[in-house]
Amino acid sequence: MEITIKDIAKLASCSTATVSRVMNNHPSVSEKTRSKIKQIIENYSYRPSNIARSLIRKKTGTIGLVFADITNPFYAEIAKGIEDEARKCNYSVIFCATNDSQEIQREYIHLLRENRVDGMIFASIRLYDPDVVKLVIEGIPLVLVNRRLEGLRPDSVALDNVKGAYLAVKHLIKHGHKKIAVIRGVSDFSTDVDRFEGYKNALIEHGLNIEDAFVKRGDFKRGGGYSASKEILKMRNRPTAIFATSDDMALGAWEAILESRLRIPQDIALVGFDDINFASFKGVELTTVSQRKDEMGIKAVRLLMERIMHKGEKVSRQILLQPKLIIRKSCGCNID
Amino acid sequence: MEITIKDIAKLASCSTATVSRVMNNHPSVSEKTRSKIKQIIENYSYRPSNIARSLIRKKTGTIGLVFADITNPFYAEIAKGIEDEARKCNYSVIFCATNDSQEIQREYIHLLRENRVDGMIFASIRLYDPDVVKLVIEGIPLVLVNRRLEGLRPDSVALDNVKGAYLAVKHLIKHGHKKIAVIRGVSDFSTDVDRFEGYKNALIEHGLNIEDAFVKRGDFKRGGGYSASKEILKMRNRPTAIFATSDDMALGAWEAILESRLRIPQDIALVGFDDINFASFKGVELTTVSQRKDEMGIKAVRLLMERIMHKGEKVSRQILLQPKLIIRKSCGCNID
DNA sequence: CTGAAAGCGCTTACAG
DNA sequence: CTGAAAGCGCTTACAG
Repeated sequence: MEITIKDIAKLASCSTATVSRVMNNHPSVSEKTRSKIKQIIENYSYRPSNIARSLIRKKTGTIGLVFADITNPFYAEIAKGIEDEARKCNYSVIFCATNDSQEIQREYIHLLRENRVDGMIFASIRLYDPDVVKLVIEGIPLVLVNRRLEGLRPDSVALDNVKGAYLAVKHLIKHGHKKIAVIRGVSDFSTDVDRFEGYKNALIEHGLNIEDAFVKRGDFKRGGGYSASKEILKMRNRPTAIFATSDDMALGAWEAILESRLRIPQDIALVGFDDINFASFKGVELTTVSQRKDEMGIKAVRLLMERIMHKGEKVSRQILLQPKLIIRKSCGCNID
Repeated sequence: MEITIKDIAKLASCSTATVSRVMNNHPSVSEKTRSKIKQIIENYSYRPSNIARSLIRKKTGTIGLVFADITNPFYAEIAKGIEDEARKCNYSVIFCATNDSQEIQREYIHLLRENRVDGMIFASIRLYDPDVVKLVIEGIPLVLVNRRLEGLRPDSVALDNVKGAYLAVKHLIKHGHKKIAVIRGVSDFSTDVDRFEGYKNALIEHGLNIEDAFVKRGDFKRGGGYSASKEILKMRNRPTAIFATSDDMALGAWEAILESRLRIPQDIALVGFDDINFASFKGVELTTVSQRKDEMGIKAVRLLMERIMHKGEKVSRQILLQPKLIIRKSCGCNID
């Protein structure tokens, strides 16, 4: 049987109120009583129940992290930042991987609400996400990481995706590429919309047309990048460069290109997005748009803590991080 | 203000006991009352507090997962299996990344205990881990994944690491290699001990000596594999093959070898361990020992569920999974 | 089939 | 400085 506050009180021949005061560092306890109780707590390695505490304090010290897939290195790095910062704030985090399924996400939102988490972080919502919209309207403390919600602007931290894509494509153009294919992601993710926007902006600015044939649909994952590239490589009027809107898709493209016995970057230049850990691997050295993923996680937790403290407040905060182009070998232009 | 069972009871003009019975599908409630209450619950989207429930049921429906690092693809895949299976069992999982720090692990164990989790899964303990030993002795439901504890045998699921390493090294020997270097991991992880054991077994079985100079210490991570390989490549009597006891180290070795302008596998053969997702990447195609990481996670959760149900039981269960050698290009012997 | 009451393990005004 | 008492939101014998 787990030891309770009553047991400690009995052992110290005092009331549970006094034990409670000692645990919470309440000033009005005599030094003598305090040290005696502390000793007993120590001896029995008594740990107060956070369950009982939560019930009365109406705060659980737990947050929920809702995201797509932990084995996706991009999310893993965000999750690491979140977990680390949460620990420093003495918060526990419940991990909820949705695999991009609305159904599972809904299940998890219910579970988090039943567990009375103090707040939630969403790293992979869709542009139109009625379940999250409902939470925002209800005033549940939450922050969005990485992706946006259409129409609503709750607390959030994200990269300037439009700008990131713009930088990547502009770089290719500056180095002589005129036929640049783009591999898009999943259509109702804001990151897809924004990165495609950046691609278009760069082309337009340099007087290039947006060729429908050069715009392929992927899924942000390796497989999608692979299939889209297969199509691209088959084209008679083949592009000289591919901009994959995620590193995972760029790696899929990489495989497709190698299979076609073409060389990167001599025959075809390749640029990704995200700067996942593996992008810098020798033998790959993918040029890509960098995101400080752990930083996004850390900032998200801080925003959430603020929000939990000032629950009612109307003004929300959006943090927009600046992208940086990381030039490696896959684009064939090491000097900018 | 959150809506409570009292509110529902008032709205339905019945007692909280009856509402509780409806929520828990207790049979002795009249159909009329039941449907009326269900309707009200639905209308107000009332969700009972798991906090209050936990307090009285003495079960939180939460487990803790203690492991080293979420951005390590090996752990990420285990975590995925765990998270997925836990969800199916209606369990929440609290993620605790220790970065292999005993200090942080201790912090997290405290946090999990205060949160009264029903059980814990440890994926990255040391051979001698007093904190975990304490938990085992106290009878806290827990299961070990991936690594062992010296002396104690709680519920666990792991790969037969000795055999895995043995298979890898034997394969190299059979294809003519006599000078095989090994890059070991962190010394007080059971996986290091076991994999080194398998390495020795294979050499001995084939009448080869264990050369101290061929045994290098790494850290299971990319960096350790890189540095160890740098040393290996400098040797006058250079080995013809390297067995890295983790894929991450094998990738570090890969980088070191490329930097030395040597070819894999022509100049030096390379074998890893773990079969992380990236090992199959075209252009890498690392020969390695496969582990069903998600399966380990799933089995761990099932074991833990069993253990939570039969908390007192003395007999423990150890699941030992069978390794499989995945032959790709880096070992230079595609045909076995 | 239903409700009054006790209780899970804490915290916190309130009174002394 | 300390304790008795109420209460957080549920569940569950017990009685009817």
